Amino acid sequence: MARERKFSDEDLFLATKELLLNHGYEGFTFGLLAERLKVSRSALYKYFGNKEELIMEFMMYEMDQFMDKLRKIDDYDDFEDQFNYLLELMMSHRNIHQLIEIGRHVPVNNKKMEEKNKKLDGLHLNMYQSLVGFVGLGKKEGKLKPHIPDTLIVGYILQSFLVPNLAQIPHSEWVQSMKEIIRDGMFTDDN
Amino acid sequence: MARERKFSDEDLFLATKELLLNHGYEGFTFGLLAERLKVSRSALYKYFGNKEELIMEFMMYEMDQFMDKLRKIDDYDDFEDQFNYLLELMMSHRNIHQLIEIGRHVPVNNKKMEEKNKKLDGLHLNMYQSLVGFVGLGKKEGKLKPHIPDTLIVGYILQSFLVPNLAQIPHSEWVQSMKEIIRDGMFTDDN
Amino acid sequence: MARERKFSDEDLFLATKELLLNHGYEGFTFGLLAERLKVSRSALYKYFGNKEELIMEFMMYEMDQFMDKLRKIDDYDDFEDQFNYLLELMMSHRNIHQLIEIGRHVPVNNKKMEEKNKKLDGLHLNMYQSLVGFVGLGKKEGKLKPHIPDTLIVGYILQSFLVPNLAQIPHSEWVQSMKEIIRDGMFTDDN
Amino acid sequence: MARERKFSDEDLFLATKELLLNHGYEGFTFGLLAERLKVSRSALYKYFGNKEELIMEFMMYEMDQFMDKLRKIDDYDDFEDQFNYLLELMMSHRNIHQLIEIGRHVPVNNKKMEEKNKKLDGLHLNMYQSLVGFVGLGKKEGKLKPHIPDTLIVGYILQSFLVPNLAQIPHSEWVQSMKEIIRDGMFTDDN
DNA sequence: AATGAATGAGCGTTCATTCAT
DNA sequence: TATGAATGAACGCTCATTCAT
Repeated sequence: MARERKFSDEDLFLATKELLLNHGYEGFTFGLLAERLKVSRSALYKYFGNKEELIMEFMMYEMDQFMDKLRKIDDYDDFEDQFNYLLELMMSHRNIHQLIEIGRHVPVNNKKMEEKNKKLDGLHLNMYQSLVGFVGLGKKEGKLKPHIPDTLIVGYILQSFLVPNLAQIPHSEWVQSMKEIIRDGMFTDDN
Repeated sequence: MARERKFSDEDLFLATKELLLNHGYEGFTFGLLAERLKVSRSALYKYFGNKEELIMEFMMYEMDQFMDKLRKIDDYDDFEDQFNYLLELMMSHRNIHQLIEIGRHVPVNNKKMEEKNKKLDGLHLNMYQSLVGFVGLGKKEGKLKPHIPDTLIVGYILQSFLVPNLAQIPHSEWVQSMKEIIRDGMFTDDN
Repeated sequence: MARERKFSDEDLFLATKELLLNHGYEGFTFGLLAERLKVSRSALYKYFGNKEELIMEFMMYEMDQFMDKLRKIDDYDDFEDQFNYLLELMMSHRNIHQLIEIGRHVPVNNKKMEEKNKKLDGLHLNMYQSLVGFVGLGKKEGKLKPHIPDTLIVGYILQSFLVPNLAQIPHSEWVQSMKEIIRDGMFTDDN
Repeated sequence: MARERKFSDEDLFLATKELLLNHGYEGFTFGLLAERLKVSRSALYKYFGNKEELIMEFMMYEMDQFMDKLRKIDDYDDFEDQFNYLLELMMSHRNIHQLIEIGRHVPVNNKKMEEKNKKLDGLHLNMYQSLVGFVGLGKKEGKLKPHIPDTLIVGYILQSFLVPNLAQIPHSEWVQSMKEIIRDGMFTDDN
C-alpha cells in the first residue's frame, strides 16, 4: 500500500549512536544522520518530530536494552558472581555513560518531551538502584570496603571502562587486569 | 606608534578555557569569546586564522603549562612521593582531560593545522612518557604490580579524576578514598 | 467496482473555506486539509493537481453559489427592495470579499491555471455587472446620486461589511446604522 | 572604520512595507526582503534579531510617522476643518489599516517583544482617541448623527479608503465623491 | 590594530509534491 | 482509490569568515 522504507529503526538507532558518540549532542545533526542513512534530511521528520525527540527516543531504546540486561544481575545470589556479570556487562556496553551524559544536554521544552524525560529519569534511577543494591550486597557480605562511599564505588566501576586501550592489549588480558585493579588496586600487597 | 592590544594572550586563553569547558567544542563560538574580551569578533582573526587554530594554540599553551608541572615529578626520587605528587597535580588540573577530549573533536584540514596537531601529539607523548617513567619506577621499586600493562595503570589513574562526585562527598574524604581504591582496590583484604 | 470516495466535494470545499478564512492563503496547507477530511495528504492530489488549483476550484464553487443568490436580485423590480435584499445578502456572505482578496494572492504560473483564472475573472465580472445593473436601476429611479461613479458605489457597499464591530454593538442595531450611513451619510441633515 | 552600509533604514522600511502589503505577514520573508535590498538574508540579522522584531520595529516607525500627522488634527478647532484634514491624511496613508491588521498577526513571545508590543498598543490607543475626540466634537457641534455608534463612524471612515479605484477615476473626483458619500450617503435627498 | 558590514554554509524545520505499493 | 515513504525547495536563524575603512 505504500513504498518500502529505506531504513529500519535499528539502522537509525545504530547510526544515531555512533554519530552521537563521535560528535556529541551539538555536533549531531540531521544532515549527518541523513547522509549516513542515504535519505534526505526531511525524511527523518516523518518519524521524529524534531531532534530532541529523536535523541530521547534513541536514549530510551538504548537504556531499555541495557536495563534488561542489568536487571539480570539479580539472577545471581552471590556477590562475586554479580561482580563478574556486571563487569562483563559494562565492558560490552562501554559507552552507555557517555550517552547518558549526552542525554543530559537535551533541552526539555514541551510536555511530550517532559514525559519522555521522566521515563528516562526513571530508567536512570533503576540503574542507579541496581548498582547501589549490588554495592550494598558487597558490603554486607564483607567483600567491599565499608568506609568507601557508594557513589565512588559505582562511579569507578562505570568509569573504568572508558580507559582507552591505546596499546591494543588483547581483550581478555585487558579485562583481567582491569578486574584486578578494581578489586585489589595496582599496588603490590606488601605496601 | 602602534595601538596597544586590547587583550593579552593570558586573558584570551583563560576565557577560551572557561568557554570550552562550559560549552564544549561546538558550543564555543568566536562571538562568545569576543564578548568576553570586549573586542569585536573580527579582531580575533588578527591573531588566529580560524577557530581550530585558536583552539589548537590554546591547547598547546595549556599543555605546556601542565607539562612544566608534570616534569617536576622527577624532583622526587621516591615512588611514593611521586605518586602523591601526581595525584595532587591531577586533582588540581582535573579538567585537562576534558580539554584533551575536546581537542580530539577539532577537525584537521590543512597543512598548518596538521603541523600543530603533530606538535600537540608530541606533548601528549611527553605526558605519557613522564607517566610511563613514573610507572617504571613503581614497578622497579616493587610497588606496582608488574604484570599489569603500563597503559592501563596510567589510563586508570587519569580516568579516576573524571568520576563525578555526585553525592558531594567532602573533598579530602573523596581523595582519600580514591587513593585507596587506586592502591588497594575496592575489595577487602580477605578475598 | 471502484472504492467509494472518502469525502465529498462539499466536505472538501467547506473545510477549505474555514481553513482559508482562519489561516489565510499562506497558512492554508494540504496537511491541515487532509487532517480535517481524515485522508492522507497525497489523496488530495488525485483530485487537484496542486494547491493553487484546489483553491481556484474552490473559489469558483463559492462564487457560483454566491452568484446564484446574487442573480435573484432581479426578482425584485423595485430598487428599494433590491437594495434591502442586497444588503442582507452581503451581510450573510460577509466573507466573500476576504475570499476574493485571498484569491488575489494565488500565483498564476502555468496555462491550466491561467484558464481557470480567466473563468474566475468572468465570475467577478458577472458579479460586478449584477451590481452595476442594480446601481443603474437606482440611478434611473432617481434614488442614487447620479454623479457618483458606479464603481465607488459598488465598492462602498461591498467594503462596508468589513468594518469590524469592535465594540460588540448588537447585530440589528449595527446593520440598521450601517444602512443609514450608506443611504444618508453620517452627517445630520442641516449641513 | 568600517565598510559603508549597502542600504539605509528608509530603504529597508519602504521595502518591508511593500512586501508586507503584497504578501501579508506569513508571505513576508527575509529572502524576499534581502533580494529586494540586494543583500544576503543573513545581513538583515545584523539589524533585527528576528522577523517579528523587524516587523514590530517597522510598525512603530510607520505608526510614529502617521501619529505625528494625525495629532495635527487638533490644530483645527472647527469640526469641518478637522474632517477635511482627516480625509486627506487617510487618503495619503491609505494602507495604515492593513498594516495594523497585519501587525496583529505578529506573535509575541519574549519580553523585549512584549515591550514593543505595548508601545505599539499605546500608539493604537492614541490613534483611536484622536479619532474618538474628533467624533465627539462632531456630535457636540451637531454635525454628526448622535445615535450612530462612534466605532461605526470611525470604522466606516477608515474602511472607505480601502475601496479599490478599479475604474481609475481621477483622484480629485474620487475623493470628492467619497466625501459626499461619507457625509450624505449615496441616496438622493428625496428618499 | 580594530571595527562594523557583509557573506555563505549549514542547521532545524515545514510543506508541496512525487513515487511505489 | 488511497496510502505512507521520500524528496527538494524554502524558511528562520546562527556563525565562521572576509572585506573595506
